[in-house]
Amino acid sequence: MAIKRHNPHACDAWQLLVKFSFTQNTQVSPLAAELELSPAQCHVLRLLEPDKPIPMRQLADGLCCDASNVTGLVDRLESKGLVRRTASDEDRRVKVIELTPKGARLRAAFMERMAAPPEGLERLSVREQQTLVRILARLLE
Amino acid sequence: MAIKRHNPHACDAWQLLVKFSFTQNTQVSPLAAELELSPAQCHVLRLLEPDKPIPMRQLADGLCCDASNVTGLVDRLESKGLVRRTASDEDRRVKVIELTPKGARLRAAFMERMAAPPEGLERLSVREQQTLVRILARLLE
DNA sequence: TATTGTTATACTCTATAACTATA
DNA sequence: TATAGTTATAGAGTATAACAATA
Repeated sequence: MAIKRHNPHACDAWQLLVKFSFTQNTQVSPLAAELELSPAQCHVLRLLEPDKPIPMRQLADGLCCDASNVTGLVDRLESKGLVRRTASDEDRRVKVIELTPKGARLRAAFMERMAAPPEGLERLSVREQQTLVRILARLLE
Repeated sequence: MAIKRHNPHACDAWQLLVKFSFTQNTQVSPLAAELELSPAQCHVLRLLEPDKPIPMRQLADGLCCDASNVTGLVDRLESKGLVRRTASDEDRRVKVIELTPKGARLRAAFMERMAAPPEGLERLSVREQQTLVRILARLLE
């Protein structure tokens, strides 16, 4: 792979990030179960920032899945009282989805639990933490 | 959150990593479809390093799922000719799973595609890349 | 004509519970 | 008794195709 030959450190860093994301992803399931949600439902809640209603089409894009899935996904979240469907005024084909107060609370609980930093992070010096933030921000922008 | 007050940079870094892992995870689905696999099947292949057979129980642990799922998952991968079941000699309750040559090729294709570094990585200086590798390695060890 | 959301369908994933074989 | 793997079951996730309403 040409890129690897020319840029070994970039590839090392990327592989570590990818490995991390795989591991991190397996943590979603048990946490979701604890909150009585499915992993897919957690991903929907994650995409729904409080007070920012978005069309169902945009949810499908964010989940990288077919639009037909979103119907059932939103159905189940709505029956749990976590989200609301509203017809759009501008385009009457569109339905926008927003969190209910209950949904917003559950979303906050999920995000906080996912964002709980691991032990390892404490071992880094403040300077290293700052460096990491700066580099990641540029990398993921 | 006490940890956030005392350690804002650590939390910033962690939140960026978590956000990255969510985004990265959505990339698995389309890639899996391209390889004619399900996301779950890709995760099994990922856990099966070439020439390192592992018990089904260990697969369940790695996937953070119930052991009963692994039966069907391995069934389907086996019928595709990607993995092999073998009875263990030491403990006759155990079945160890290993990649077939075809499975190893598909695993390599998946891992290589997932590990393809993004544009942003090229924008970092070599020094920054090295720093990132060093910090991530300590963080994820 | 193209797009948004829905429905029907078929298949996969998943946890639970009950089971067999082995330790 | 405890553990590894299987089976049956029920519910959820998923893509495909066809559809109605709207743009």
